[in-house]
Amino acid sequence: MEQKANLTIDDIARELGVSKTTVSRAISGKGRISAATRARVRECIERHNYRPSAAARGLAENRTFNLALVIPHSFLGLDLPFVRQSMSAICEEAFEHNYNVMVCLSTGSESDPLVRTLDQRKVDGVIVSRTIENDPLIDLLISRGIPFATLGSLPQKYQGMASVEADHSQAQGCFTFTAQLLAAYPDHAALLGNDLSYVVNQSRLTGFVQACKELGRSLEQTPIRVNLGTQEAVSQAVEELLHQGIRKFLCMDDDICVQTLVALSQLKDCGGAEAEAASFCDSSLLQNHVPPVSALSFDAAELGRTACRELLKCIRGEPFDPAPLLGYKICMR
Amino acid sequence: MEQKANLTIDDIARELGVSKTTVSRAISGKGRISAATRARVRECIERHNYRPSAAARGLAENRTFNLALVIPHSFLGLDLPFVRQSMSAICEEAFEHNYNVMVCLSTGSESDPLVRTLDQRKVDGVIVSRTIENDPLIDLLISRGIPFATLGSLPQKYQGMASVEADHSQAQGCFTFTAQLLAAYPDHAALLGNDLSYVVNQSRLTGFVQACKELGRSLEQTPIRVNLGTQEAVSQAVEELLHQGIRKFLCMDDDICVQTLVALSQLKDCGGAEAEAASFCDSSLLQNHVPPVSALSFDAAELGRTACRELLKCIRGEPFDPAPLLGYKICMR
DNA sequence: GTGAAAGCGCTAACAC
DNA sequence: GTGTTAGCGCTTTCAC
Repeated sequence: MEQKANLTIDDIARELGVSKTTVSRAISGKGRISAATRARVRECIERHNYRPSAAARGLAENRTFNLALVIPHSFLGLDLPFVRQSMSAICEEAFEHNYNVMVCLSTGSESDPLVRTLDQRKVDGVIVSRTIENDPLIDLLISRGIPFATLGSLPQKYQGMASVEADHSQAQGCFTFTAQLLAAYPDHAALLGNDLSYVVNQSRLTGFVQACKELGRSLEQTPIRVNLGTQEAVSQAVEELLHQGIRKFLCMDDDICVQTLVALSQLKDCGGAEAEAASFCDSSLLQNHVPPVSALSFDAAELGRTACRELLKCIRGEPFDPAPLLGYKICMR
Repeated sequence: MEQKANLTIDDIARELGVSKTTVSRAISGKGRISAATRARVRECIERHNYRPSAAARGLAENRTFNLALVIPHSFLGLDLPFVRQSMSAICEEAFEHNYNVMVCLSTGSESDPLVRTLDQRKVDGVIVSRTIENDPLIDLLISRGIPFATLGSLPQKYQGMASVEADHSQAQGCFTFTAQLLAAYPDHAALLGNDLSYVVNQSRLTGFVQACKELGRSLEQTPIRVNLGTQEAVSQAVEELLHQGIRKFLCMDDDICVQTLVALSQLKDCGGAEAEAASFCDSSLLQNHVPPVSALSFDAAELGRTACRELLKCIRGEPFDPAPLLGYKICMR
């Protein structure tokens, strides 16, 4: 297992009595080389466990074999299963293509980690882990012309400007799910949501509203409360809605749903006991809840993996799908 | 804002009519250079928003300005606030020192992401996010002589072999916390835990056992159940212990504690209703629980930040603390 | 099929 | 105080 600290391509070439060009060709498979020498070189490489320096290769090829994954700083305050699932899949997919993933916690400030990472040319592409209405990051990426993928669709005005926009059929899923739920609960339903500047929440709202229309529901019958940023806000909304007779709470995401469940348990006496919640975004926190919580399930890992895969194809100059669309699953519980 | 795609140090040098050495010196601050030219160069750099290529600099200096953060693949199945809090702080700290963080999900398999990342010389150092009894990764890092830091102490046999071993006063904290709890609940207490191959769990156990001794408690009076890997295992243990009259459950970590709470709520009739749980590791899931859950609180962010900071000092060759020890907080609820 | 040489963008002796 | 030169470890023309 003893090996010289840092073997170089020259060491291999010298040992074999060939030029480093030959070694390079044996490794990359590019250029003409006889099968025999290739085998000889490969054997030697394996024997010494030689691996080319990524920095040197990158410098010569003008690439880095790195991707940046942008995570909003605020995401890490919460537990978002979405983030770790997608991150995990992205790392795996990248690894399979000999890429590494650098995490950039975007602060939105002047000296954003991503900006410096881009300035220093440390990555070949960027994956943005969520999309919002007005995002300076997207402007930045576009203006620099660097390949990037988003998890979730971009806002209208940016549509088509990312290399890859991977998404689930959010609106469609929410539409179908809502329709099923409302059919079962003709009255007393409400929608609770958080920040509408998130594109995904807009899609969810769209799906919900369409389902209401489809069922001939006026929006007065089905209150919509959004921008519920805190437990307090959710609790207050839930309390008011309980008093209005609402007993079915559709929640835009798992976070809101958990908060709704907390509120309901605290408001048992005001009707919370017989109320139910459902979520437009499933999570492990919801799966074993008592009483059960129906939910729309999206595969965050698959989304991340797909976005990463297509982005890498794009970077390599291969044909790729610029807007892969993934499905959903309705989990009635 | 228009700028040539990829400005190089030569472009700057040419524009100023100086050599690129001079530009390099103005940037790095190393070597002799007049204040006047330095200013001139800096101004030009800012004007063009020129930033040196990290790959080129790295190749010349034999460094990468990257750190690897190793996260066990299994960690991402769960929600471990510890992981995202420490990761987040590590990214921030690294960023402040002009470093980027690459996430490596260690699989423990032959072709571990970290192995390849090391082989390709893509990082200057490694941070390992947890320590276990027998970890091939640690052997690997030691044998390669690459600087690395661990979050949590290493097992005895490795002690002192990492560049930096950052930890909280786990044993001490658990000792004090346990002593306080046992003093309040003279009987009917038990310890629930998971995998003892995690060094942190060993420390917790040590603290617990010492507290029992200190209070003249025999271990028969205070049952210890470990290796509780699943909700089922926890539920079963809780049920048995409830039947033995146990009403106070000390949990080694937040995960076990949440599972214990679930079990207690399912076993209301067997005594679960009047039982209580406490955790050797606080988390947001526990903070607002009804009934309240006392917990030991450790600052994961601080731990990550400290490990990263000291590791970077080590890499730069500056004096550093190889074994920073952080405190704890007892949250009686 | 193979090798020599130039070059990727930077740093660091060493001269002047 | 500044410039010249020779690398860092690779890839890639272009000869042979």
